[in-house]
Amino acid sequence: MRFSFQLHATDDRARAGKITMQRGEIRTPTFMPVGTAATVKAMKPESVRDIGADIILGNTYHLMLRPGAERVARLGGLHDFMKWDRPILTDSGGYQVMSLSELRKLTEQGVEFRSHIDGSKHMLTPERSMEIQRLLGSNIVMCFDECPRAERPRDEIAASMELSMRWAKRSRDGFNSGEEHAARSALFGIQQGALDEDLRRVSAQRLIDIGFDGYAVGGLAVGEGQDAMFGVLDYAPEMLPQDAPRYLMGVGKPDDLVGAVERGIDMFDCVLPTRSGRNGQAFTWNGPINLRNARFAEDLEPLDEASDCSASCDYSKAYLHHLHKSHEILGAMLLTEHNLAFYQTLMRRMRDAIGAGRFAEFASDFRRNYLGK
RNA sequence: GGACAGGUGGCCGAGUGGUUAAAGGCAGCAGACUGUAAAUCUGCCCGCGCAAGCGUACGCUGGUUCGAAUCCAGCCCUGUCCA
Repeated sequence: MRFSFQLHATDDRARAGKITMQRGEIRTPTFMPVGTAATVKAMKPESVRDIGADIILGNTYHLMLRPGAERVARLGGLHDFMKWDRPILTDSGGYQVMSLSELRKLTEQGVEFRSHIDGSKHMLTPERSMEIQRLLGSNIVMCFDECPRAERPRDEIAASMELSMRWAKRSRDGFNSGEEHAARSALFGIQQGALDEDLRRVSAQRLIDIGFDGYAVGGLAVGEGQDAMFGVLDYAPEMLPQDAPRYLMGVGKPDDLVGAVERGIDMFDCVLPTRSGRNGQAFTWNGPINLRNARFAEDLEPLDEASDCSASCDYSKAYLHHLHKSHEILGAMLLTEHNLAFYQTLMRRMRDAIGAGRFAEFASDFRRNYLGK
C-alpha cells in the first residue's frame, strides 16, 4: 500500500481518519513532532513513538547541509540513520526561503542558499529538493515552495503564489522521475495565497490540476495572528479535495490545533512543543506555564497527574523549575517529552471526540480550561 | 612589624576629574517562541514616582576643585610576599 487516506468519521467540518503507508498508519488528525536535523531535539526516537507519534518531520535544507543527502543515502536512508522506522514527512526547504531570507537569492529557477553553517553555496530547485527528499527516503515529500511572510503586499503574494504553483508542477515532475521512490512514497502540494481568498482558490485549483496525494495549507502562522489564520481556514480547506489529507503546515499552539481541526484540517507539525520544552514552557490543560517562574520553586504537583507519560506525572514542578533554572539538560528532555505527550493526547482526544460526534462540546470544554474562556 | 597590590551596585568586573545612577557578564524577576540559524531571544533589574524628576550611591573620615568613583591626607579592611 503506497498511500491511502480513509475517513472514519466527520463531525461538522472536523474529520477523523487514517493514512496507510508502507511504514505504518497515521491516525488523523495527527500531530507530527519536528525532527529537523534527523532528531526530535532532546528525545530518543523510541520515546517519540512511546508518547504516541505516528510520523515525524525532517528537513531538506538542514539535512542537505549536514550530513548531506547523498551521505544519508549511503548510510541507508534517514529512517535507519536516525532509528525511526515509521513514516517521515520531509519539508522541502520552502520554509527556509522565508526564515533564512537574509542568506538566499531567489530566482525563477530556484533558491541559492548561503549555508548558515559555513557560508557554502547550495542551489535548491524543485528538482533538487525532490532529489534530496528521495535520497533521504522520505515517505511524504513536500513540494518546493516559497512561504512568504503575511505582511507582504498583495501583488507580491500573488506573484509568490504563482511561482510556488509553477514549482509545484516541477516538483510533481521531479518526484515522478524518481520512479522507484515515487512508487512507494507520497507527494503533497502546498496551497499559498496568504490571506486572500481568491488567491487561495486559484492556488488550490492549480494544485488539483496537477494532482497530489495530499494538500497542505501553507503560508499561515507567519505573523498574521490567530483571527486572520482562522479566517483563512474558514474557506481554504474546502477548496482542497475531500478525499485527501489536508495539512496545515507549521501550526501551532494547542488552541490553534483545536480551531484548525474544527475547520477541517487533518495534519499538523510545529516546533512549539519541542522548542518551548527547551525554553521552560510547559503546555497544560489549563494553559501554558513557564516553569522558570518563581512561583513553581516549591510546587510539588506534577504537570499532569492523570497522564501516563512519566515526564508529566513523575516529576514535581519544583524539580522541573530547578532543572531549568540550572540549565540542566534533563530539564529540556523532560519538558520536551511532556509537551509532545500533551500534543499527542490532545490529538487523540480530538479524534475520539470526532468519532463520538461531540467535537463541538470537546472544543468548548478545551477552550474554557485552556484559555479560561 | 615591613613591601607591594587592591577595596565599585546581590556577585564578578570596566571605569581613573565633568558626557556616570556608573560598561559588560552572572544571579534575580517577567515575557516571547508556530513547515527550528533557537538548551534561544527580549524587557526590567538602588529607592520613591505614571512621568518629568527628586533622593541616596563607588571601604570610612576629611580635604583640593565650579565639579570627585576618579586627585590628596589619615584611618579601616582584604590578598600576596618579606620578617
